[in-house]
Amino acid sequence: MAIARTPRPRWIDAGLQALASGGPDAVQVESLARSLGVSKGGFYGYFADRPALLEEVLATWEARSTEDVIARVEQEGGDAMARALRAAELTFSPALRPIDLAVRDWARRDAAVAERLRRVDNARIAYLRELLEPVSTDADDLEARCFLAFSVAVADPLIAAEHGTRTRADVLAAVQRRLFARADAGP
Amino acid sequence: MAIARTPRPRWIDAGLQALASGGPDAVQVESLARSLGVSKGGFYGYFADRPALLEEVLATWEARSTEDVIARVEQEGGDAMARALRAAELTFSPALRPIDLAVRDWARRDAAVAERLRRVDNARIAYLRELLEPVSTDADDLEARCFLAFSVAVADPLIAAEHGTRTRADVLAAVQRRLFARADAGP
DNA sequence: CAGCGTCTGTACGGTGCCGTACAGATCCCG
DNA sequence: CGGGATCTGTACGGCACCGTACAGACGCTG
Repeated sequence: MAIARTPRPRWIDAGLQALASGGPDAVQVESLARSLGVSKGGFYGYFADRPALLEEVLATWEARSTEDVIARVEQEGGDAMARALRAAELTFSPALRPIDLAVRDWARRDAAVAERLRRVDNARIAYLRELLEPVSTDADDLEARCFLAFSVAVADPLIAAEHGTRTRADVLAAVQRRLFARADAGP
Repeated sequence: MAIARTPRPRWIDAGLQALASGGPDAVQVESLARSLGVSKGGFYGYFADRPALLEEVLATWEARSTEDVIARVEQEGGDAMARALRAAELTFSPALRPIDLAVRDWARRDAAVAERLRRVDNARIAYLRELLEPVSTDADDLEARCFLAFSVAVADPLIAAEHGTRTRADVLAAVQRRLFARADAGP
């Protein structure tokens, strides 16, 4: 049996790459084949059709965004706060962030994608609660902080505004101080 | 001269609609013609080609999101806070929000779109500063509150997570209390 | 080394969209 | 009411992509 030059996972990785940079419409069989330096000959041996690839791509993203992140975090150990911080770091890594944004936009028009995103976001926010629980006064405060922190994480790369003399990093640092401040230390 | 059954603005409105619900890739000449109950015969009398329409669509969105909003707000009058609140209300109206999200995703892959978004976001944040200035302690605090508020406004419809027994509206209300609280009133 | 299964390149028909061309319908204006 | 400008429908060629078919190349395996 001939060794596959372009095995199944390569198509999925190429699909993730295309999804990240151009959205689901950019996940095209012939386009992926070109980017892999291959013709689309072998593709239909692995996948029934283009929707089947998209499904796999999405499932792979879900796994990497949740199980893989959690596995790595749990393996590295540390207390609850250290683990949650590490999870955030992995979740919004340069590799995963563009896919996250593409999926988020995709979910606006596809109910199945929205359902997956719901699961992933719920898992992430659950981790975030662990992180912010110790500095919050009550459950309302905790929930507000979680939503604020998650909103900033999601929206930061989508917001194009400038901040006068400050850099975005300055503003993010100020935001972080606000959100992680103990409740009795003022806003 | 025959009256145009489908004049220029109708194509642009249809383009905005398509952009809102399917992103720039969904702004297709023949698809818009179908949705207008018309063939694409007349389209190329108004626009050189598809990119020209996209440019017009984008410019129209920019105008509606800034000049139109500002004009209406200034006309209605009120103090700075009332005007800024009204501006936010108009900006994130059900009609404009989906376009905003589509443009935001589009800007990730098109520099010209990103430049327009930058201008629009800067104008919006400027208004937001007027609103939040009175409750902020210093410039850093103001900038952090602005970015937090704007992040929530942008990310809210993109986040799929649930909040246990609370509704999203509950969480948003708690967030609003936090962000609009006077600095000396605690977090 | 021969045979087999597997992967790959090439070619094809079908479809949907772009942009052009042009004839006819429509409506204003004199 | 007729002329003429304008808009619209239809048809066409071109292109890119999907999915299928199949022949040949490849490399294990015996």
